Amino acid sequence: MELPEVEVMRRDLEKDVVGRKIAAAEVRPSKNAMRVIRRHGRRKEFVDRLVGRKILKADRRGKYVLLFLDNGDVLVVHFGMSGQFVRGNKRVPLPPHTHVVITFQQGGDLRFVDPRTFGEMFVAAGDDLGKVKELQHIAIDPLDHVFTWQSFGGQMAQRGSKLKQLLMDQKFISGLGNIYSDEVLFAAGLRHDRLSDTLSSQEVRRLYRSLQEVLQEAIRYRGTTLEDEAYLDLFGKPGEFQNELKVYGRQSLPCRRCRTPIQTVKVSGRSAYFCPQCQS
DNA sequence: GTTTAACCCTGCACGC
DNA sequence: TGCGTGCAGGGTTAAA
Repeated sequence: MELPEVEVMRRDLEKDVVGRKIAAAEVRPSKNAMRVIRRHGRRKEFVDRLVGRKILKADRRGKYVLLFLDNGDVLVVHFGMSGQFVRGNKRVPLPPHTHVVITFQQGGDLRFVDPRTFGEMFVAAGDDLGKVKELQHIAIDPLDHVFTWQSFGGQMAQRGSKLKQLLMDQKFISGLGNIYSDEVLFAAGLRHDRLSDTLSSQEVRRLYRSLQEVLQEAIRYRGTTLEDEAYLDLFGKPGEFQNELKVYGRQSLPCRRCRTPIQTVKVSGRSAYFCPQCQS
C-alpha cells in the first residue's frame, strides 16, 4: 500500500471511525498477530491502551496512519504490503489473517487483516511521537503544501542517486513505492536510472508536477487494486486506478502514448517498468 | 557515505 | 494431482 491507498484509507477512517469509542480490543491468538503488534511485549499491554478511548482524529505520515486517542496516545499503523483495515460487525465472520479486532461502543468493529504480516500497529504516547524511530526519518510528503519544486530540486542535486530508488527512499520523500515511482517517472518522461543531479530545472519541475498529479489522480480513483495483492478500502471496495496505470505491470504491452513495448528491469530486487521511447 | 542484498511472510503461478 | 521453487513487495539492517 502506497500513499494514495493509505490516504484513501485515512479519509475513510476520518469519516467512519473518528468519534467512536473503543469498547473492546482483541489481539487474535495466532503467532502472526503478535508479529503485527511486535512493539508490544504482550497482548494485554496493547489492548489496555485502547479500551475506553475515543478516536479523535485520523492523520497520515508517509505510509503511516495515525489515529489520535482522547488521552493523548496515538495508534500508529503501517499496512506493509498486504495489510488493511476492514469494517465489520459481530455477524460478519472474521476474514483469514485477521490479527486485531477493535470493537466500538456504538456497534460495529474495525479489523486489521494482513496475510504477509509486513504491517505493524502499536500505541505510542503523543508526547513521544517525535521519538518514535519509524516516524522520525519520514521525509516531506509530496502533497504537503510546503513541498516546493525549488527545495525538491536542490535536494536532488545534492544526492546524485538513481531517480527510482531516490523516489522510493522514505527519508528523501515519503509515500512512494514501486508502483507509483514507475508511474510518476513515466508521467515526467524520465528514466528510472537517470541520476538525480543531472536533471535540468525543467525536468525537475516536470517530475515535481508529475508527483502531485499522479498521486492526486490515484487518490481520486481510490487507489490501485492489483489482482494478486488486492487492496480494498475500509468497506471492502477495490480501487480503480489499476485501469489508469501507464507502465506498472505492463511488461511487453504497447506504451499507451507511443506503442513501444514497455520494458522491465530488476533494480536492487524490485522490478522497474518504463517506456524506452517516452522516458530518457 | 552510498548501495546492494537478505530477511520477514503468504499466496499464487509455474514446471515437473 | 501434488509437490517444490520462485517471485512479489515495504522497510530495516547488515554487508560490500
